[in-house]
Amino acid sequence: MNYEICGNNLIVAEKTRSFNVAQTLGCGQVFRYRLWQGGGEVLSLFHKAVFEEKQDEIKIICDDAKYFAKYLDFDRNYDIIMEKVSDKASVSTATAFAPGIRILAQDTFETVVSFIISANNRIPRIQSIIERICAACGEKMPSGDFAFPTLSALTSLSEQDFQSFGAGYRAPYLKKTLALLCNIDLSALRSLPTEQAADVLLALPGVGPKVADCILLFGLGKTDVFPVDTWIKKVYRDMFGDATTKAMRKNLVAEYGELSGFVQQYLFYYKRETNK
DNA sequence: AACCAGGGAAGAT
DNA sequence: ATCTTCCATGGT
Repeated sequence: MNYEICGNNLIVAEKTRSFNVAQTLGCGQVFRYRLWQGGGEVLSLFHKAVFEEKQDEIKIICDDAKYFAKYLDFDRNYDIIMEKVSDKASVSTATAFAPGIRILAQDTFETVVSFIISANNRIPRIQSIIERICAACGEKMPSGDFAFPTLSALTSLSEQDFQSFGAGYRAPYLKKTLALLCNIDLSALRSLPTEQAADVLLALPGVGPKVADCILLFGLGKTDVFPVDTWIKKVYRDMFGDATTKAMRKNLVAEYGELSGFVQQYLFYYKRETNK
């Protein structure tokens, strides 16, 4: 898509159907964002971007323009992806409904912690738990927001701390996983095949198949995964009839291959928004 | 295999 | 208005 990096603090993006701020931030992949009429803002690790939607362009005011161009996946052609996956009516309906979704290149560590919290949970509650964690031990950014805490800052928290932030029975999972992460190089997972990276993630307490798929997709850029949650189950039943969660995941990845992650986001957002 | 854990929203009665 | 279900993982 057409965009221009103007110095370190500004990206000017052409208004086009394949990038929409509300759809990209609201499709369930990211928790630290806010939306408002004509724009929004997103925090990623220790970076921040503010989106302003103008007549025929979107201004992205941020602390690292190159980082956010990559974060927003601006160099990938989503029009081609939508064309390739829209063979079925259910998918073309979903891409037509929200063609402006892009998959954000999020920080791996942040997605591990965030998606453990997301397990069996609702989005507003996930957001408030993460917010309290950031306020407790995240560094204060120049913008006044709290950065996502570092691993060493988070290991200083106790299980009771996570409890008091509302993590519930996920508190011990967080505590144990953070201890394990001190001896794991998450960035090394990028160069591993998807299945091998998944095995490392599945060894972490609180990480099951669904959470692992989310980390692989949103935090490691692996697009050949299809996170199956309650919404995707509904869609799957409409499309193919009932099956076990495991079978759904396998069949969907077999169908969409490297484009699975994109299809998942289009279908998830469509089903959720139209069921409100 | 079936059920519970913490919590709050959404659905059912 | 109150009762039940749901959510994804791990432990019993």
